Amino acid sequence: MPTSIVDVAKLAKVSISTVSRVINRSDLVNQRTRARVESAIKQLNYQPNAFARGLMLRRSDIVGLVLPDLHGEFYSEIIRGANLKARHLGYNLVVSSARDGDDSHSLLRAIQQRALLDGVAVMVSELTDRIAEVLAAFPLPYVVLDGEIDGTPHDSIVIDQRHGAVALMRHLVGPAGAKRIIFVGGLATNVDTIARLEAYRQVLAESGLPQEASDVYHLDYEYETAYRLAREHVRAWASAGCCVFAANDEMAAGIVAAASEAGLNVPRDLAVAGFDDTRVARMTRPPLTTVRVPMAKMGAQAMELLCQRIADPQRPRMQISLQPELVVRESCGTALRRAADQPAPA
Amino acid sequence: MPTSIVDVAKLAKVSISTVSRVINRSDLVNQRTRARVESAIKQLNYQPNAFARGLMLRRSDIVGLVLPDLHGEFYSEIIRGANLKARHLGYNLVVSSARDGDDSHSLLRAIQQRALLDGVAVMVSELTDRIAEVLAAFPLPYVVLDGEIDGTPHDSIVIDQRHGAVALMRHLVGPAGAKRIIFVGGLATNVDTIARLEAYRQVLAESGLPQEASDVYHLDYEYETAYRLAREHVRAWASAGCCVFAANDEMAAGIVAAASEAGLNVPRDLAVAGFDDTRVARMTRPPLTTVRVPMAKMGAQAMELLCQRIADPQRPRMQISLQPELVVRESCGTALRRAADQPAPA
DNA sequence: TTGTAGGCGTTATCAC
DNA sequence: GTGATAACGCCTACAA
Repeated sequence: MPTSIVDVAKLAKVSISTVSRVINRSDLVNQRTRARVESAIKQLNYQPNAFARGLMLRRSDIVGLVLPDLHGEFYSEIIRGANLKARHLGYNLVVSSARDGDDSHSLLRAIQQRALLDGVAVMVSELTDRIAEVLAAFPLPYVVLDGEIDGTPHDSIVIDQRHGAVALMRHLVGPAGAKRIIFVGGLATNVDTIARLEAYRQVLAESGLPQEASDVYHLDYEYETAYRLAREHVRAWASAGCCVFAANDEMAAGIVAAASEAGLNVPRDLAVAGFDDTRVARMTRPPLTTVRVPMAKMGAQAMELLCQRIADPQRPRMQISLQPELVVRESCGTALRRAADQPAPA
Repeated sequence: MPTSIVDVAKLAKVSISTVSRVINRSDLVNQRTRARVESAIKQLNYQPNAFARGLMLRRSDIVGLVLPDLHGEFYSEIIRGANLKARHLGYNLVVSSARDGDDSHSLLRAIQQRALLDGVAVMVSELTDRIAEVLAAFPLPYVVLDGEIDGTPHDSIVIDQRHGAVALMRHLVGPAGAKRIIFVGGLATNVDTIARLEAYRQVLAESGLPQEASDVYHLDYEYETAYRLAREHVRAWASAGCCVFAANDEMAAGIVAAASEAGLNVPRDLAVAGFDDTRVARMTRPPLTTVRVPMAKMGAQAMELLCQRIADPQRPRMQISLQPELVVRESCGTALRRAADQPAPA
């Protein structure tokens, strides 16, 4: 039996309404009574019961961010951006992972906390019927990150994956001079991977480059997995004059490592491009040519949209599209270009 | 006005208590009425109001994890471990960062969500009076990660930093043959850095190695910062026969990169050790000799302890100490040892 | 097996 | 300025 407002009222010899007024900064409280109440609060270490408060106010000032996983630089940045923005808007952010042992009900379960929240931003990276279903019946304001759900209108904030991936691919077939490109993606059901793969195919087609089904791999976005894959193929890729487009920086880093260990020079023997421009991109030797995805901004914008909707549930649906940006470093043949720019050594 | 239990009761033509019974799986409900109620629930897409529910039940089945920051591999692993364990124990986990623009009240503020939670695990990495104060008056079950707070007894789970750091330092002065060691730590107020620095000094003393105040740097645990620092000092360090003990892997990676770029060979010209054994440790060339900190386990154990305490607030205080483990890779002279093991080439 | 009624701790609307 | 008192939505004796 923790202390309640009644205890404070008794101790301060006032009614609970007065205590409530003091707490909620309602100015119309006499200086002296206010002082009495405040001292009683301190003395009892009283904290208003948030359940009761939420029951009356119908809000908790807490918003949620549900991500497929909390692991890795990519999500960390989103969280950071969202957290900052949420605080600025007067909300506290809690984050939760949708992942679970079995993942069929995972999103469902993760979201079951919703009821204590004023709203949720959900990042959808695997499109399943279940998610559409859950969201369609979702009783709370929500925005969707990085994915479009059919069936119900909702605010959303997406990255223009296609655009970024096309820019990267054109860089590979153009300046970097690739003649055959290996695509190393995440799961085939992952929305980002799908978009990047489409761009890959589009540019291959428009450049008249070969499209072999066997040049496309679906991994899990992890460094280790890509490293292991690359260890087996890297020599063959190099001697076939390939170039690798990895769907995130971690996998690209794994591939670069495998190549180096096989005695290959990146980019001379094998060019490797990443995606996202997370910190790893600057940690490989050579640093990665990649596509910068504005992760923190995505998180921040999501909060912006969410809080707007909480404030005004009737506000028309909004969609924000963020533009990624090609970042040319050295893993795809800047060296080649530089050589071309300079007079050859005598 | 979202749908409440009354709406369901009306639609199903029963009383609210029956609805409540159905929801709470109280067996004593007739098959047919139960079916009626369930269909009404579905039809209305009814979700019990969590505030009202929490008010009665005095619990939310949600526990919190408050970390200094959510950024980086280290915290990600803790979260992952905690999340999994919490779910197994029937709780949902929400995580929150204590960081803020100004950080004086940040922990306070972050924790203000507490009231909706059944308990909190707090990671304390900067010891300030304020934290001790807040925690002393904390009205909820809590456990402390990786730090000991005076004043109030509490469950805690700590890493035996000292032990791990001593093991690493002995490796450096022993097999790796260091004669002078540079320490690159996090903030001087960070508890981990403090412990690691103590170990550094202890081993230096017991080995009769020089202790120069100028050999100790306090950075911020970030790759970039360490990289920049190293770029300026790395040649001097190398020619002085130094070896670097970085207080985390990210900084070690930054130093390795700076060394490589300066044309130095790691470990031959400069040995560099990290700490934590995060994924970066295997992503540098050469891979880092480091100390494995059981991060996921720390998160999991924290949840274990927390949930035990929630279940039994009277249970005696418990402290768990996790042992880190030296991981010898190649950044500190395995190569040297290997050379010594083999006959010199004719 | 089901319904009635009281209470959980707040805030809000009234009177005084 | 302050104090009763009615909600808020739910759970749970106790009664029927």
